[in-house]
Amino acid sequence: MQAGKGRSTASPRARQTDSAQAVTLDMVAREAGVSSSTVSRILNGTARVRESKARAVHAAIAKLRFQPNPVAQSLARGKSMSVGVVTQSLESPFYGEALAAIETGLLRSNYSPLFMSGHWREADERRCILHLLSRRVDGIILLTSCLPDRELVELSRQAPLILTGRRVDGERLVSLDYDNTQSARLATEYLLGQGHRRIAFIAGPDDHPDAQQRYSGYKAALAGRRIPFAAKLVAVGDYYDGGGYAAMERLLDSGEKFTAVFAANDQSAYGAMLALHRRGLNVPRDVSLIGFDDLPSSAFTIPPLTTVHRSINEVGEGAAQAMIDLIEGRDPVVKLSSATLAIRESTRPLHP
Amino acid sequence: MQAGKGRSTASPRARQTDSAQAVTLDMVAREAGVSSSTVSRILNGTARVRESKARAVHAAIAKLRFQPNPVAQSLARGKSMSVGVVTQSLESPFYGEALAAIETGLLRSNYSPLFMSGHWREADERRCILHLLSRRVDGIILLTSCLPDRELVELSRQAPLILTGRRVDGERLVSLDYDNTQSARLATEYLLGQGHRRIAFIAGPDDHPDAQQRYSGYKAALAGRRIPFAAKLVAVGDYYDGGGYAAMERLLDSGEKFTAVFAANDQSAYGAMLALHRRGLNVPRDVSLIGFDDLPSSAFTIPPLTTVHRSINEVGEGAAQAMIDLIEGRDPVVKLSSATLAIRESTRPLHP
DNA sequence: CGATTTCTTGAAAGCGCTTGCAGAACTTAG
DNA sequence: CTAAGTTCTGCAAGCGCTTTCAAGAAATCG
Repeated sequence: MQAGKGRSTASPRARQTDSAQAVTLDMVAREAGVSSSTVSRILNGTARVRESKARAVHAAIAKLRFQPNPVAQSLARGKSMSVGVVTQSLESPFYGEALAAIETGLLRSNYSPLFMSGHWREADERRCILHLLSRRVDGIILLTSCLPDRELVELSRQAPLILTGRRVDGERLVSLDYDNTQSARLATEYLLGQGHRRIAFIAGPDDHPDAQQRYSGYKAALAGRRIPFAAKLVAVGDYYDGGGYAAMERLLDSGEKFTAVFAANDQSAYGAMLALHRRGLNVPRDVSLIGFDDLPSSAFTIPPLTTVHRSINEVGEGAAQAMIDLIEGRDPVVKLSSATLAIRESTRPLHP
Repeated sequence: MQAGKGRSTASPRARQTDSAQAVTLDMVAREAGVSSSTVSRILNGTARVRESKARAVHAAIAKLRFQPNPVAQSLARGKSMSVGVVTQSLESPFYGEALAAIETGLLRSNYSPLFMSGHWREADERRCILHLLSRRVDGIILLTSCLPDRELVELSRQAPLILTGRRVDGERLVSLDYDNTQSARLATEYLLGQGHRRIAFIAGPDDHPDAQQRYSGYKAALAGRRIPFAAKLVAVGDYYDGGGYAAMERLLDSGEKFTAVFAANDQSAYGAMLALHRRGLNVPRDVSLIGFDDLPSSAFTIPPLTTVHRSINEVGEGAAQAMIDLIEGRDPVVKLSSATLAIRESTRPLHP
């Protein structure tokens, strides 16, 4: 950080001044003929102020086009009006939707989101959190955190915390869990209901908590029907298309028979579909395929993918709202509607 | 903003104190037995300091686990060490990749990105910019801005500006354009080279500057071969799967013959593929299809999509770097490698 | 060895806004 | 009309860090 360098061009102060934003609260105060405290109070509604002055101040604000400097506000108030949001991947369409919802939710209450991505790596996630904390965010939203529960509980003592995709209990901590296990069970049971008995599973990476839950949901559904679980019918992918492709190839190569496949997320399903296609297998005629997430594109795959739909939007909005509640000392109440099945054309009854 | 409310729980100050971040520069100074100015200077390298004191200070910093408060730094320096990034859509996998690259690039130099999305709406974009400006960002990166040139030039006087996907000239303004026209031409010419003559085009929304450029690229390629342009062979989509689907249906319904289709982006191509499939048309046997963007999933569609590949990563990194250069008064040099074709299985020579 | 010059440093004045405190200005009551 | 309340409102002290200024210390020079 060559602090001393760039300054040759223009001192920060000079820049500040020549920018349009140079209007300060004091200038407004002077213009309106009151003290700066009064202006501040009017701005924040922190005290009653004589109507006449209020009018004068508002006029001055309008005239000068004053906009409070949030940096100064943050420093003075000790809070930054911003909340950190760490997603695992900025490029995932799935998380993207949640981010968009969080953005709207936060902005509505005048908080700004600070997005960072953890790339599914504990270390990265930790760095993000540290960075956010150092920026003095007022709270942190963690989308499917990779960190151990203990650490999260501890973290929640430093800042209010919202967790999605897992359940952890703590004081200033709220979890928004959309029950992966139950949803995965739903998907599996649908296949079962269609008469399938040999159902393969393309799992997500072991270290993703939600991947594990989906796995257990799959097993639970099988158990519910007293269908023996066969490890051979499980291949683990990486939640990306490529992993799904490879997993499907392994499944196919294993020689194990199956009439349906449940992929732990849609992207894996995409890969699986292609692998099947390459082997001359038709979906759904030869094998039924069901996904999980309902990405926007899933309605447009060939064939359109049957999958588990969750309103990720709801999660985002819920997280934002809960965060604000937490910060402002209210008791957050969140409820998510449960997952549903988007039944499209990649599955069919076993005996037509 | 009920300023007076939530405070019932804990005053901001109290919260600040009980959080782990309460260590201030003064505490470090006291601990090290020097003045706070000295600590500051050591931290920023703004002046020479006796070796012995420097050591003491570093020790104190380590002992107290001091982390400078960026809010205070921002206020004092008049700059925020953050740059605003407005994307059009947080959920687009295409922009997502750019965002990720920007994030890494910025973070490397200790700047934080502030992501916001404009939803392809001028008004929204303007609001984002205002918000960002009010947050005193040190610069703004606009991904495919919808705003008129004039406005952008003006904006660049308020803050350094990086533009991607279009070319505008100005003082503190750099454009990172990956020449959509040229790339679109490349795609079209590939089809031409494969012997196709009747090539349909699924356009993006008229109001996206890059959509228009791709359209002209398509026309330019045609013109280059003296192939008459047929308006009937063009259907406009919305850059999403659904729009591509509908556009393809219209194309098919028009009765106009074509042996290949160029979709202005991959998502449109996905939709088009499905529409073709539903009509019993096979890609690439009956019609060749080429996309634009090379989304990660495009390698996994059925069949895998031939498409224009640009290193969006490069754009992101370039934007971040240029921004930092601009802020720190250096002359930004950016160069993007040109687009290439990812040739996969959705196209084939017309006469095999 | 005293006069300069060059380094190092601390004191103090901000950055722009919030807020506790106390006096000023009004009201209301007695 | 005065005492006791209520409301307003300004002063001033921060928030935590940067930076100017000038003084003291050290190094250089004649």
